[in-house]
Amino acid sequence: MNTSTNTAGDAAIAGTDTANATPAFSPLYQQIKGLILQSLQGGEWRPGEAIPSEMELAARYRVSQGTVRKAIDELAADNLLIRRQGKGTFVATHAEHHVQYRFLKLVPDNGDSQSEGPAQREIVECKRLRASADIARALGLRTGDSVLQVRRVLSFANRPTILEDLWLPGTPFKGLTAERLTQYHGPMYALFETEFDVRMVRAEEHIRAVLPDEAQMKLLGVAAGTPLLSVERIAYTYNDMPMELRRGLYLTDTHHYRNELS
Amino acid sequence: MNTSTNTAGDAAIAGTDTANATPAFSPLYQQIKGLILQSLQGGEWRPGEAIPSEMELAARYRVSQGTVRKAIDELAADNLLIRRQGKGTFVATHAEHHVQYRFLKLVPDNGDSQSEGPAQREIVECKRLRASADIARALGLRTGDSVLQVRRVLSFANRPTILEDLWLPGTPFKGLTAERLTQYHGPMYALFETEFDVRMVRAEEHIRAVLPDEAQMKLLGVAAGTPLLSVERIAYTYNDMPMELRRGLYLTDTHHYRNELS
DNA sequence: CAGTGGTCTAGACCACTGG
DNA sequence: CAGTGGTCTAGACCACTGC
Repeated sequence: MNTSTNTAGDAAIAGTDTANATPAFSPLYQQIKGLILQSLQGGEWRPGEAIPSEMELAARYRVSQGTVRKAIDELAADNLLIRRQGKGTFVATHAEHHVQYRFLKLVPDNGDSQSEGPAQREIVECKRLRASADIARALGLRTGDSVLQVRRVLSFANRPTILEDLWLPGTPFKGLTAERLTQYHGPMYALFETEFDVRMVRAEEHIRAVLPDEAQMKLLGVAAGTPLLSVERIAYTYNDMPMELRRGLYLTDTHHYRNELS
Repeated sequence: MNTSTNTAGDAAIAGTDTANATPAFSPLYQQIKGLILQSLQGGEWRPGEAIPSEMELAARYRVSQGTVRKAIDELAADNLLIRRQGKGTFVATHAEHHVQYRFLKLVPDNGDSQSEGPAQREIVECKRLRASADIARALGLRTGDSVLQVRRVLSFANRPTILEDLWLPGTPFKGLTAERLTQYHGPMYALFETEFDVRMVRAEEHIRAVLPDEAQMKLLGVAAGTPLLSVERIAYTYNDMPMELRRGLYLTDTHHYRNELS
């Protein structure tokens, strides 16, 4: 294989040959990573499926196995792919994940999230409306664009614990209804994958302590003055494209938000 | 180099040769990683210093450069080492880190943590006492063991924002005083490194929404009924040994706790 | 048993840093 | 310029999975 500076054979993106101040050098494996990412976005391999073996990909991209490996390593580190020794490399999915909710960091105080069983879910509302300025900004839309708003309550052991409002861009989620949300069993992000081809890849949360208003008090069944965790999440698909804004209120008397630092 | 199952030459730990049900296979690079970790714990290389080059380590452990590389890669991913191309690999430190507080996730609402400048710090209290049952359990001590308790307030733009109580095991932190804490400029964990040979490597936080009591209201200058973020942190040194319990109250009207999910 | 990912090696060369 | 980490290759072998 040609190893001259900044090329990757036929398949990869050639670098700049001219003497730039910043040659924008990008290693081969990064270019391969980009190509694999494109295939993931394009839907060539679907969530849960196996991607071609390292040897096959090496042949396809005219690159050594080691270079493909390093590309896949990074994608696996980003939770976009999952490696399983002896079986293959698979496209990550929010379904069939042994942890029910990959992005939910609220856990019961006695660390045993198994014993409390799955959450009970109730869709309170699901309507289509025009995006306000802040919703639009968060989702990368224009004010007035069509968005879907969903309000739901999650209960653990029959105790309402989470009240969530979420906003989705109208176009990619055309056809999403309260019925569909109610019928579906499993993580909401799994439904997004199978029904709308939207894969949530990463998210960012902003957390505050707040007091509930009247409506929120009623839905969560708490008294005025009960402090709640306000969790605002923006979830992204590939290419850092925002695809969901979520505003959650968490009751933290029997649960807590758990975070690891390193 | 001998590549027979589960050996790593002279330096590494030999595996089990007998036909066990679980042969406890551990790859060479993992064993090398363990050896490097031992040297880090033992203080052979101090925080901020460079460790030997990959070639030197390869020679020392009788292993190829690639194997050392993979070991260092994982340690760097765990934030224990920092690679700098052309210069060397360095022991991570809480000092000289361009981000002032590596473990503090509270940021101003206008993302610009530069403009507000460094935090003002005030040590309210620093005393030695006997560990209560819950403090002892969190720190892996016995009830009644000597612990150091520190209470301090952090202010941003002259506004009290964080009230923290922290408990440290008495023995490793012998000689820590309020004066020392007040004089020192820089992250507290950096002082722990240089003065007490304690390196905080990772931490776990449990977050809740709470209301302040009388004393807390006074120290933070907030009214009764103001919701606050309660952040309980346990920080660990090497070997998952707990070395600090910290209970913080964060004011979240101008700041928020920021978290990335993936 | 074949096929997959995982480990390990040896060697070449590249990009970056500092004297 | 020498020394460091970073990339890439080709090939061998190991551990795990499923038929």
